[in-house]
Amino acid sequence: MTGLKIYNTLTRRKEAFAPIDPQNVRMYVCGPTVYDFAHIGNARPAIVFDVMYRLLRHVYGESHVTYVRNITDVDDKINARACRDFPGLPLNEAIAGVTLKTEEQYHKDVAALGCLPPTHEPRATDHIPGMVSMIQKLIDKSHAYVATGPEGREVLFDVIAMPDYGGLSKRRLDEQQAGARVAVEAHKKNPADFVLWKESHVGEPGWPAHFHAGGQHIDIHGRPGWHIECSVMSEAHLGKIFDIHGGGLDLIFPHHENEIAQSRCAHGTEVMANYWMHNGFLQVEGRKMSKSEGNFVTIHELLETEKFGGRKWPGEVLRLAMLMTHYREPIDFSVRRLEEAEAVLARLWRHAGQADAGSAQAVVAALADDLDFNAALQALSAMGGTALQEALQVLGFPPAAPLDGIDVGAVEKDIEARYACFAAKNFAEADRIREVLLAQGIQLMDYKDPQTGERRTKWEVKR
RNA sequence: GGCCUCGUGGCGGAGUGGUGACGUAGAGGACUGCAAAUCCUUGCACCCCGGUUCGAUUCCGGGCGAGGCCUCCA
Repeated sequence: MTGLKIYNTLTRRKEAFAPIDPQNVRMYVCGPTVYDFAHIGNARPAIVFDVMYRLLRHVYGESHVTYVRNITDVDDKINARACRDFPGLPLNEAIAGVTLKTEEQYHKDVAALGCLPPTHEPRATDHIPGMVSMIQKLIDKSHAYVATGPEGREVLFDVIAMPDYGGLSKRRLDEQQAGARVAVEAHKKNPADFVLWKESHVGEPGWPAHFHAGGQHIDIHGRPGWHIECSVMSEAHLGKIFDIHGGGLDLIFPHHENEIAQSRCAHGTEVMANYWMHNGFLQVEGRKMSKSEGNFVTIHELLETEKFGGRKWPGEVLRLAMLMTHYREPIDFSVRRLEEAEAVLARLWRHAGQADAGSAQAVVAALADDLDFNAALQALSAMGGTALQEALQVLGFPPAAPLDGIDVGAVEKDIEARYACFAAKNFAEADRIREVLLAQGIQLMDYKDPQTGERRTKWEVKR
């Protein structure tokens, strides 16, 4: 009865959303690999699925939605970073040094973007035993096998044993092999077989794992493959089948495809999640974002440095800039876009301080149509007062311009001083005061009181 | 090479078989001591070539262009 519709990557169609349990709507989103500062591309899924989370909470009730976003803290890039940044430390401490610091920064970044913390934020390294036991289950069901590759022993997922492997990405195994980029690895039964667990050597993090396969007991001190963690952590918090699984479009293959393969084969289920949502990619000033292009921008840099467009940008502006384009469409991230977002946000906040108009329900209805943010924005512009404030909060924006760092008393004193200037017709001084405040981000607006005809001044924050 | 998206004004972004919302930016005006805000007015677009049609931006075909995946990736 909610009318919520979601574009489902599984079916490539927009579908009516029906939760498995309306008392507990469950969503899993692939979170960051914590080896470096998150870039603005990473900000998009965080924001998009935050809006989804807020919408679900609005529709089903705050206590009836479970949102899980993982932290990937085991990864070869993390190792490399740990060895580089903490060469003297034991590996595990060095890794912790990288992951904890990066994780903390990530939390700060997304909080500044107005994203609520997820219900659960599991770390891969806290779920190693679950991974080992899921892998064992896959071995038991003949969906996985042990083999020895160039870098040691591995447990591999056997894609041929899963007849409908490739359903999410609409990719067929035979087509994929024609791609020629799949490395020839003799120990794999099929080139598309992927690693579930791999042996670790000196200088690599590892955990003891015991498997039994083909009547033999096998100990492999090793680490998990990339995909298994999400299968395990989603099950731990959301169960074998849940409602929504989200992430960036680039994760469709191989990551999500392989998650599905693992989870479904381990649990013997028909689906892993009922709805798969994927956000589009981000370009910067018309180019693919990359370090070599020199247009690689982290969230932190955008918020705290003057690297992009010669100034800092508030988190809310970034949030709106991301949401101005539908979540499935590509975005060209630019200074111009940020400027527009800032102008729109300033207008909305201004209207939020004025007379009531419209209803927040219009915004909810727009979002319910596969997060049609443009329609939501349209609805917002017809609103004012408390209705607008409420709608802004549903979208994760502050209901009014934040006053942090502003001395309201001092501003009011300056306004009083200007009244004295007006009385004395000293406009030069009045303008000077106005300009000083403007330089601090305070925009004064003079008007005449409609009753008395007296000159009055209001002000707003303008960055 | 295979698979998959997308191409509307400076920018963002709707929509439709019969000349195309809205927002933002620009221009002009009203208001203002001047600004800002607000209001009014206004210029500017449907990638190209065929086809179907009385008529296509919208349907079909081809081309061009951009992007993603096939390898780590939001």
